[in-house]
Amino acid sequence: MAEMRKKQATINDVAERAGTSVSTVSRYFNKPDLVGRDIAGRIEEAATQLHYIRNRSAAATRGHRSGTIGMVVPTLENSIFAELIEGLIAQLRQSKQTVLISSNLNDAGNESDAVRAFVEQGVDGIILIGTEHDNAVLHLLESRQLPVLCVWNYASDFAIDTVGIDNYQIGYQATDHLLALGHSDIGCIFGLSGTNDRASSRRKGILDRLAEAGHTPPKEWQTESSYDLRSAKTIAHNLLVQPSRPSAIICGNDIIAFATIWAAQSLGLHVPEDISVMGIGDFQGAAEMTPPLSTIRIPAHTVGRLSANRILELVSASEKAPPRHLKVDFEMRIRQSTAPYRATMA
Amino acid sequence: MAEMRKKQATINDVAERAGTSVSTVSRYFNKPDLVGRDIAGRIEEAATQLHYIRNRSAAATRGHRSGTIGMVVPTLENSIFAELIEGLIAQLRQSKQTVLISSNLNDAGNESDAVRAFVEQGVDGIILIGTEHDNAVLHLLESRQLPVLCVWNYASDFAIDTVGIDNYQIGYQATDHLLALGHSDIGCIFGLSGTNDRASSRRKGILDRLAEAGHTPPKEWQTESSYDLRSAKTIAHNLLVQPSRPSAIICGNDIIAFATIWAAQSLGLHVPEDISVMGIGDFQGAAEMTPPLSTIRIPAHTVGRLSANRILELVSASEKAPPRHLKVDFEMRIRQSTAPYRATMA
DNA sequence: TATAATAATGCAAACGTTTTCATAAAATTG
DNA sequence: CAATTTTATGAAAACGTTTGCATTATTATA
Repeated sequence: MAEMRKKQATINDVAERAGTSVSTVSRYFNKPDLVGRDIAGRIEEAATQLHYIRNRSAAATRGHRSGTIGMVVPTLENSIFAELIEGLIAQLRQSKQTVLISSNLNDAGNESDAVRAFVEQGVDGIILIGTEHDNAVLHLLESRQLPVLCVWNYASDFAIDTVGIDNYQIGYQATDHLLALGHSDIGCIFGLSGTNDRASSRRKGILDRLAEAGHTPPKEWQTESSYDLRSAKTIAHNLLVQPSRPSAIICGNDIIAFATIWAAQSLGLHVPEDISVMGIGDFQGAAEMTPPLSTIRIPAHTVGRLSANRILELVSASEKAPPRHLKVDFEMRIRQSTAPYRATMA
Repeated sequence: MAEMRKKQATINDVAERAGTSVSTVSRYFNKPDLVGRDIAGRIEEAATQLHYIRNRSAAATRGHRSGTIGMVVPTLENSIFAELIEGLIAQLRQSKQTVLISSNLNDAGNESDAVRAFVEQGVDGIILIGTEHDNAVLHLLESRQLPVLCVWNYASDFAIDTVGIDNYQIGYQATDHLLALGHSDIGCIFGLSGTNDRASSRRKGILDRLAEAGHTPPKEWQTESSYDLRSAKTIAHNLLVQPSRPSAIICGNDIIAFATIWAAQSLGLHVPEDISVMGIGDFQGAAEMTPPLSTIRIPAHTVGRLSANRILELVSASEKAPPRHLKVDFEMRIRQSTAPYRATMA
């Protein structure tokens, strides 16, 4: 199939049929206002008649933009990032940019290869999730002077541009909510903090707020889980069957919160009557489940849109400017998985 | 930033430093076994010293493959396709192929633009979801003789290669399960069949099996819903509050099944004691929720892997062959959201 | 050992664009 | 109306590769 591909119309053919030169045709597509109205019309017509489609690869050869932005995510499976990506795609499409996506497949070691592949493809810019990245990646990007953007985490002191949310504040405020409800026996299921910076910021926010209120949860109430439902449910289960259990649990994200609620239910516990559960993220289903989950809404779609705008700025900037950091706001979504503390709980 | 980008090492630089010609260097990267061991070593060394990275765009100019596969999905948000994509990426990565992803953003009209953008980028092949596509899309692909693969649906009589599951059979067997449990008052919440072929195949499978058993659900028990939790929950709610309600509900996919279970629970109904719910898909959370969902597992990751292999075959095929269709098997996952019919139910 | 086949390498053309520079035409200014 | 500026166009070089062909060195065959 590949070999016998029919010869397609090139810019030359268009120029010939329109009775003009290739330069003018090229200009027509890139900076239409530079070409006269009559010729423009003829080019337009010739192009449609010949079903001409530009060859962006050829353009990229000449040092010109390729019109692509590469994005690497840790995983697509949890749909944590799907909303973000949709926002990004939607916005970039308006600027005629194509998005290349790659997934680490949950192994950070893959990131380097993915980025390298993108560079080979000649992407104009790269978007990464979070602020923890391999040195190889950072070095490659630096040496190529390729525009990079780290999204999802707001990190005011980071050397690379960021747009995202303040995970510390999120952890802090989520805890705040439980405290305000009168809970003091609060258990935690954090995200795996070794590998991922948003998890550790949230953890810190949670622990700090707890400490301010004079609480230090016992070790056995401080647990960690990866972001997959199965293992999270196991970990929640183990936390819940301990001799003395907390009256509220705060979870590193909604996946863990879902798992916790289900673990509680499968033990015959009622949420929120017997135990309160607080999530973070407001993922799909949080509002609909039984009971509807109290959580913090991270506006992933907005993060995606803003990221698109920012990377575009970076790509067309002529000078390397000091990094800027965009903080996007979050909102509490208090629903029915949390309730005031009652003495009968534990 | 873009403008001041330092000049990067090219194949010329590598050749010079390795004391050989560009042709040999090029060959070394494309068909390593064609170049002698000594020179290969020198090239290898020169390349790493210079931090050389191939420029695939330049390669593509010369009619050579670009090393990219484009994929357009209806939406990323439901995570229905995330698993599929991960499988695809994982497999294609092994063949050094990069995946370009675009989303229709739930508007089929966007597909044409997305595909066109991919063609401009010079993708080697294109993967589409399902078998219903705009004429403009099909025509464009045909005229370019670009390898195309339609995944997710197995469709033995389709003009384009497919790899996917038999949605009719899935609907049929899901219904079978409910029938075997003794249910006869079966309600349905199909996916929106107007826009999407898998929904209508499933619907047909369900209705056919029901008819074989001599059942025709009344009109008010046959409903349709889009695949988002919110509206699905509303529709399920409306179905459940009718004066006489079914003893079992079969859902067009797991999203709808989740919504149905939650709608039932919020009405104080117990699943499966008061009503059985059957899903299709085995999405994230199906096994963990309360109660664990009886559903049919669609091995999306496998579909992704197989699709990767198939599109690669198509890309490197020298002749256009008649389409082949790959059926991938599914498995029943009977859990606890379905139970035998008891007279006390309705 | 002569000959044929094979393996390894280099030269140079080609790929489809963009872009610099020069030129011609048109519009503006004095 | 001459001089100048602006606008529209074209010619040709350049981008970093791959690849067909030719050439040379090596190995296998008779």
